[in-house]
Amino acid sequence: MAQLSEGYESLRLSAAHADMWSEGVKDQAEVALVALRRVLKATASNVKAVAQKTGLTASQLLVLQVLRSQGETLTGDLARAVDLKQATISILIDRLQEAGLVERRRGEDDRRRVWVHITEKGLSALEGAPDLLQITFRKRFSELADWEQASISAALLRVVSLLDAEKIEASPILDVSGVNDFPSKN
Amino acid sequence: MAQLSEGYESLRLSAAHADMWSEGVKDQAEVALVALRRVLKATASNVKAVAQKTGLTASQLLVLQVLRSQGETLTGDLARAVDLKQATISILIDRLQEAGLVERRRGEDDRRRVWVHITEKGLSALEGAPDLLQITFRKRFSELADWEQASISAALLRVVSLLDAEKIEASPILDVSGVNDFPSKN
DNA sequence: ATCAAATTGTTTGATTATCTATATATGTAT
DNA sequence: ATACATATATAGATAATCAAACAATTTGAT
Repeated sequence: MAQLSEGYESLRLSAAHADMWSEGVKDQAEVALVALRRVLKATASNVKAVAQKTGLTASQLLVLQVLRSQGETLTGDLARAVDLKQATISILIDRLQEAGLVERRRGEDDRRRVWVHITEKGLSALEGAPDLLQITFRKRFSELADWEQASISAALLRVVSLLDAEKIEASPILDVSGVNDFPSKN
Repeated sequence: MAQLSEGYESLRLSAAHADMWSEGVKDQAEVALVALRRVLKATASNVKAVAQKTGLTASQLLVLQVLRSQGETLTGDLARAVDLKQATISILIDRLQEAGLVERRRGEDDRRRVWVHITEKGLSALEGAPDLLQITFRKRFSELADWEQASISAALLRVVSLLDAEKIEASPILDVSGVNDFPSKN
């Protein structure tokens, strides 16, 4: 592999192999990306841990959390919310339903639709597994000075804009100008 | 009847997980967590997309990336790096090996150990799927003013410390006083 | 030296996730 | 009515994933 020392600016164009998660060159972007990597791993780990506590899978946990916060949701919207295919969600909901954690309800106006909502049992399952990562984050965050809280929030929002998924997904290498409302549609 | 499924990316996320990370009140922590959530989803989505481009699974892609950046690695360390069980890694490496993307090497000093390294073919596979998210991040990040780059890096590092997994695991579950994860359900 | 315990990794058996492609039912427009 | 679009479900296949059992090797205590 090519070694990047000084003058890597030009080489970076062939950044196809500039590993987002590698730790060789240490520019400012590198620092940010490495930190981001650690955040991702910590949170991914956390989802697994919380899921296991409840006896659910990670995907099931995410679905339940979405249902708890959004209330009744269409299966298609659920699929988009957790970034899975409809077929996958359908089966996933089957399992959750068998376990009594969610219920389906056929749409009345439009009978093709299927609404899904969380049950009391589902809520209990969630409450049985407090999310330590989130709790700790909130606690520690609240202990920070106001200016630092603001600074972190602003930075995270900035990162969101840098990663802006829609624009990136909408601009494949060839830069197709039309922007789809439904990138997940195949 | 209004359809919920337009522009879901931006509209939904703020409301969608306002709970996983919230109790309804929009404090600074809320802003940070919602932003964090969006970062997580964008990156998770990205891993899937890049993996699909290469014909690999997400886990396989992550393993290859680790091998590319770290060089030869023990299977156990690989498991820890991507947060999977050894049994899972073992099978995953089987598949990658069958595809000629990695190779195993028995340890010489300690013959229980098995080193894994990526092959030329493995490197090619990675390079065949440029990571648009990372590339875009780098590009946009580099366009920011120095002070802002530094600010973002610092904030991300701060978030890492807030999420510090080890310390969280060591913290007692019962010490959640003052933090209401679930707004008085009962 | 010997043997029990710890380590490192693989295999096995089972469950689930996940996808693509297809099917079914319903709605909408011509 | 016909044709197309939408929403979800099903089928078939591959792979992920885990826990538990297994195997090989090293370490350590006596």
